[in-house]
Amino acid sequence: MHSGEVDLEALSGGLDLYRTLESGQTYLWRRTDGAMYGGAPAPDEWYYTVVDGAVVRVRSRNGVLEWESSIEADPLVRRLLRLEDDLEAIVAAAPDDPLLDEAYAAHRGMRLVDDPPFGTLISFICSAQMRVDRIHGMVSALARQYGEPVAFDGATYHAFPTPERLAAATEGELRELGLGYRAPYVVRTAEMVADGEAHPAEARELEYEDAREFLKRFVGVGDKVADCVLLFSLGFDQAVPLDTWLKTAIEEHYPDCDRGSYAATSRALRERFGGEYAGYAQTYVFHHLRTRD
DNA sequence: TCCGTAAGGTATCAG
DNA sequence: CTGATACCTTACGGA
Repeated sequence: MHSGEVDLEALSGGLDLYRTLESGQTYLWRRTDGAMYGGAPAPDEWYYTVVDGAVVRVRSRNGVLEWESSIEADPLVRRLLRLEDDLEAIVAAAPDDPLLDEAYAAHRGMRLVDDPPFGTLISFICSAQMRVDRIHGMVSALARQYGEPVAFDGATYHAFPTPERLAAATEGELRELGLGYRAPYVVRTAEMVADGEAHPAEARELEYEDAREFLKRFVGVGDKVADCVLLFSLGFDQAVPLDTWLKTAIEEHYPDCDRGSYAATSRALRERFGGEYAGYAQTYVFHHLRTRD
């Protein structure tokens, strides 16, 4: 058992762990009380995930981020939760905009995540026309059924399945888990990765829009899902996924950004949101619109 | 109790 | 290249 702490007061812009992990960016973390999306956890509740066979759990209390793991996980925790991001500077550099200001003010401390690419790819293929709690349920079911069990501190945790394990699943099995029409997409994409035809991480080497096109070769991946994978797992902070919430925001707040096609509209909104860190702005606006009232 | 609708869209097929 | 349509499943609100 390894453990450590990160002083959140010393972190530029702080960290709101709850909003970071329950804002619909990541479906690869779970809560020990099993109750995601139903309100903030008790201060002593842990969030956990499994990365490369190592269990990591974190909780935030008294201004400190505590972590425990089967490995020395300080660098891993900092990477997954992007603790090195200068959040204050990112917020300060954001363009002056009423909706954006409101979103940033309401959810201060929420950070982007940096999740493993394959799990993110499959998670967002599952996300099509789905509510966040159900997406999380699907991903948890995949882990429970096909993920490698890992023992840690007297309990058993499940890693997200490997491409090989998911490729060996059948469409019928995944439909049994409630994936619906996404089931064949998941199997076929897992096959592509397992066969070595392509891996989402390869998109890292490309320019942003080329990277988005590259990811669209996977079955079940269109513009929106590709942007989510780029933003939440491949370091493309300029990616602005256009989902139903953002489309509503465009209608009501940025009608001049509607350029017809996804690519052109996305480009226009990216400019409006300040370019380099437009994905941060998107994530705040998405979460703000989704959680108000 | 029963339906219509929408949920972080994508694949497929016309024109 | 753009637009229309089907698609699994579930949880709501209104009839």
